[in-house]
Amino acid sequence: MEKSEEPGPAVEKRRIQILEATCTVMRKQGIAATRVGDVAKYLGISTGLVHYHFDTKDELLAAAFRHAAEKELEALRLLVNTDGTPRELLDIVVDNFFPASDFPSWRLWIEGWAVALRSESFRRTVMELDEAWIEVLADTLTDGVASGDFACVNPRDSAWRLACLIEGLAIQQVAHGGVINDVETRRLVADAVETEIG
Amino acid sequence: MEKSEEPGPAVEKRRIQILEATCTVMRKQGIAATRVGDVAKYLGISTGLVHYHFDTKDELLAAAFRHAAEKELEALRLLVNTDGTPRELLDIVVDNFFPASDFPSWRLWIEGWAVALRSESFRRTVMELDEAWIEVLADTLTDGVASGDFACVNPRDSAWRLACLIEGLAIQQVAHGGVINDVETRRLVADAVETEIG
DNA sequence: TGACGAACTGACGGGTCAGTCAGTCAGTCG
DNA sequence: CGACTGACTGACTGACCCGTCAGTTCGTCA
Repeated sequence: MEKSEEPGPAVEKRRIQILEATCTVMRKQGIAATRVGDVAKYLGISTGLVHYHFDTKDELLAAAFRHAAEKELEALRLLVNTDGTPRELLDIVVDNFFPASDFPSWRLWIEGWAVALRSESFRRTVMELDEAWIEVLADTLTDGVASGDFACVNPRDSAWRLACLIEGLAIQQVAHGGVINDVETRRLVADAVETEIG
Repeated sequence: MEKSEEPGPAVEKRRIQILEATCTVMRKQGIAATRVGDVAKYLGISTGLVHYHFDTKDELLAAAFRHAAEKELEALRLLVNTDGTPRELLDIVVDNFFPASDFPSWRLWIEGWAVALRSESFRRTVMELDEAWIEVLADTLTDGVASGDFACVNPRDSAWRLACLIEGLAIQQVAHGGVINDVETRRLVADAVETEIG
């Protein structure tokens, strides 16, 4: 066995299997209520095995959250990486940002922000991934401005405003349980988009 | 003792004392990490006494959160309930909505939204109080439109958009720990305000 | 074939914490 | 004064759950 530090593919496979199981459990029960035992039971393995791959529960949860977030981001990038007018691409990004869509897993994110208040590793993950999201939106706007389709004064500012607006609306809709309905949310966002791109 | 069900003033005083202690502990440690024992120790009383006034921990936390939120809302209403041009009042509302300000206790709210995903009593509180906030903002805008100072197409929509924008920015700033700084946040909000009333 | 180590099990220790309960104490009413 | 009650104590219990560890299985390599 000449190679040493690199884990074999089997180990990596198991790691990812545990991460995805953790995501599933987190989505169902919430981050705070996720037990190591739940993850083990879900996979039909022992808790010892989970700890064989992840030293602590905190490490497991943080890694699982990051795993989920990175997969979502990758999926969004793939979606945007197609031909289409700037307007079409913008609609894709905004649509996938949306509470109604399963894609960004808003419930998980809302909990993630809360955990990030106390956990350094969650804070880093949430920060990096959230910024990456906004970056995608900003790039889309910038491209549209370059091609003359959009007339943002400052595409970066517009991206931040739109992203934050959507985040706020997501909270109103997801956490509050539909005080404001889907149609209304879409109208509010659509109006804001029109205003931003002029 | 002719009156029966009404609790005496002493009891009510103790209840409120426990609620405020709980708020203090929640602010310091976070909602999830708040123990009944911590609240008791903070006041120098027994855990039994806390349970004498509140059946379960969940009930205690929910009541404390509501207590804090209602106090904040009352304070905002008091602030707005002064003379001033619509523009001055709007600035007051927006300022007090702000991450930088201690006033809305953003950290507590961010955790509150997360807890609301799983707890019915938190959900109700968060929903009612959040809507009340937005109502204040909406009223301010409506007054400004009536007096001709503002030119919102739809003051209610504007209020929702501004409130959600600020909430989203608050998350970026508070949970992420200052990726986006205070000055930039204020500029983004200020621009949005101008657009909405302008 | 036998040694070795990586992957894995499952029982268990140890710590935490919500909620209980028997009992104390001070004040009040008859 | 003596019975009664409501506020309060603090020790306790029962449940939960993380992380450990001794031991098992199995594939691989000498």
